Amino acid sequence: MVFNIQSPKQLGHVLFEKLQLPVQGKTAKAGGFSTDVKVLKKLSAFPQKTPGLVLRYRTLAKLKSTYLDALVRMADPDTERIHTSFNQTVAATGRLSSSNPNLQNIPIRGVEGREIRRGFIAEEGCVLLSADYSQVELRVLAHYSGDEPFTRAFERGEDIHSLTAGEILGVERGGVTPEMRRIAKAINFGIVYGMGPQKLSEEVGIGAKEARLYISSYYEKHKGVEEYKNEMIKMAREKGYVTTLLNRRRYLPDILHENRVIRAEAERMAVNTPIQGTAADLIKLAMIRIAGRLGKENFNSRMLLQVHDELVFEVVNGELDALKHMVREEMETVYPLKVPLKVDMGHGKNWGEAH
DNA sequence: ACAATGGTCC
DNA sequence: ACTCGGACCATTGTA
Repeated sequence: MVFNIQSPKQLGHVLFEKLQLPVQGKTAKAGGFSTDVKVLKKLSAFPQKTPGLVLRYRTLAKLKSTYLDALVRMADPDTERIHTSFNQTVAATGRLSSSNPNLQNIPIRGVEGREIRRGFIAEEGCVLLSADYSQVELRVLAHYSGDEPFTRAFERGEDIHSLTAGEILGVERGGVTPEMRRIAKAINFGIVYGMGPQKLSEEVGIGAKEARLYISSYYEKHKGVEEYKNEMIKMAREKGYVTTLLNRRRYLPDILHENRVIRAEAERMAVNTPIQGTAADLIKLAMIRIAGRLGKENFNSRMLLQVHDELVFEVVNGELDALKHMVREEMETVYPLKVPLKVDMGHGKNWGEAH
């Protein structure tokens, strides 16, 4: 059977009409057969080899076309370096975005993905330093909500996902398995943005009833989180916008829309934007201060990239200790919250090693 | 040139 | 119909 493996339309025909595999879903706009990674993973359980092979092909083709080919093509012939654009007025939450090329979505997962990241190498006589905020969005949530268990955990430097696992699964700390932690992590990230039991059960592979129990248990333990959500939705309804900690606004014209799907979407934005946007405010302010000190203190090292909660520096040999100290200081004390901000750092000859 | 689909990141 | 948010980009297929 000859077909274009890169055409979802042709692939759908092959999988679901020729091979008679069970249809897992339809595409949103045109109503064709869905063939995305989730579908193909399910189909991999059947004897037919095609789904697994297509998955593998997709992974490698993505890396080649979007990263290998494109990045090499975009290298400046003079400097032999890749220069991105950082856009300040694109993302509605106040985040930066990066384009031509986007250096904020360089692969890191998977063996081959990591290889791509290892292709970003420091100049001779330099190393790359990566400094990233640990759990910054959950810390911002703890700040806004005043949630007691989260606040206490961050003050004590505890693992927040393990804490959540212990709470909702009712086990002692120490009895939390990696699987339990994985579920708790999905809940921590999903719930605060309005994820429901349906999605949660899919996400972590548990029953819908179980998911419902976890969610109610979560809110039982974290009343502050529920209050925070209600407050943000109320603010959006009354003022027409929500704000971040440093007073960035996002207007939400659909917050009173008659269509509940559209209205619910606006409500999730009302909950998420102050968190994501505040995290963006914090790292931007830290960048300004770091840039100032790089100049004033005569560093030869340079700030290269921002990836939402991470800053990447090219560090001249001999400056590493001083730069790490300065960067940590500015990032962690940028704008004190009710909970501490924590920065993790790593360095190496390439960006993969720096993580 | 544009819509649809899919995939990469935080 | 049934819920996480925010981006950018490659490819196919149609206009």
